Amino acid sequence: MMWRIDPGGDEPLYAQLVTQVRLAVAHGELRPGERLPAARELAASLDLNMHTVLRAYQLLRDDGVVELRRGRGAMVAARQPADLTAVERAIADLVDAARRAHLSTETTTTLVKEAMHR
Amino acid sequence: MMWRIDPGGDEPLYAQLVTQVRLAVAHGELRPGERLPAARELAASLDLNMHTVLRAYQLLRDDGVVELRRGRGAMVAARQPADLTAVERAIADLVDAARRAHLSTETTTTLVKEAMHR
DNA sequence: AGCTTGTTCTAGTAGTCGTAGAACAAATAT
DNA sequence: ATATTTGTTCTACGACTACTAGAACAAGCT
Repeated sequence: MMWRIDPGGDEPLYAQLVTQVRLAVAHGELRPGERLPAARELAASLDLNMHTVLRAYQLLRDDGVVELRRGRGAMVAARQPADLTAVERAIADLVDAARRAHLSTETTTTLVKEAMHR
Repeated sequence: MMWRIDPGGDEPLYAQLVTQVRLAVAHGELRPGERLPAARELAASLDLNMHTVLRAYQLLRDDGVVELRRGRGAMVAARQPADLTAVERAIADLVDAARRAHLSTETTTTLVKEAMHR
């Protein structure tokens, strides 16, 4: 749970938190059913407002990454992709090809997003 | 030059334009040296403000996609990735793997961005 | 009963987004 | 040379978002 939030970054604080939790879940650092820190608690430790943390949690809930219940807290959703080895290999290949083509990160992710949306 | 901008979208107008130009260049619809519409002209045809178009153009310039000179206009930068076939195949494989793993578009692009930044 | 935790509400400040108009400078066209 | 085109820079305004803050509330746990 060693997340870092950069208040001076170009990305909104809640979006940074969404990204970090998303990656932690995808990489298996947080497992299905595992409990996340309470919003007030995490807000205190990251020096954020509770509402900012809850906004991130609610976006992650809308995305099916976590489940939220009052009194109980936030936990990683039960249904998570099990096997990501094929995805990880595909990403490694893509990064390699993009590097060789001198493609920027922005253009690469734009192309991926376009391809996913079809 | 049939770009569409959605004023009601969640993404800022200038960002939508950046994406469309970026894709057009990456897909070879706009070739190096080719001239883009003048900011005032494109603004009129897309029903945007000139400043909004120029903001997109300037971001693309900062990214090395286009070159801007007053009096002359905007043109696609000389140096562009030549061969994207390997990238496109890698993206197709990635999309396939992500679909099979029931991975969301957001998580997939987050993972790609993370991998590119290393 | 008491505590924890997400939910919802109002509210205020700061910044971004988009529009608008104007003046200006470099490149081009006549 | 002169006029036109085009990006650059400046100020300005209304609308919206981001973030913080405090409070009251409801569901779950101890």
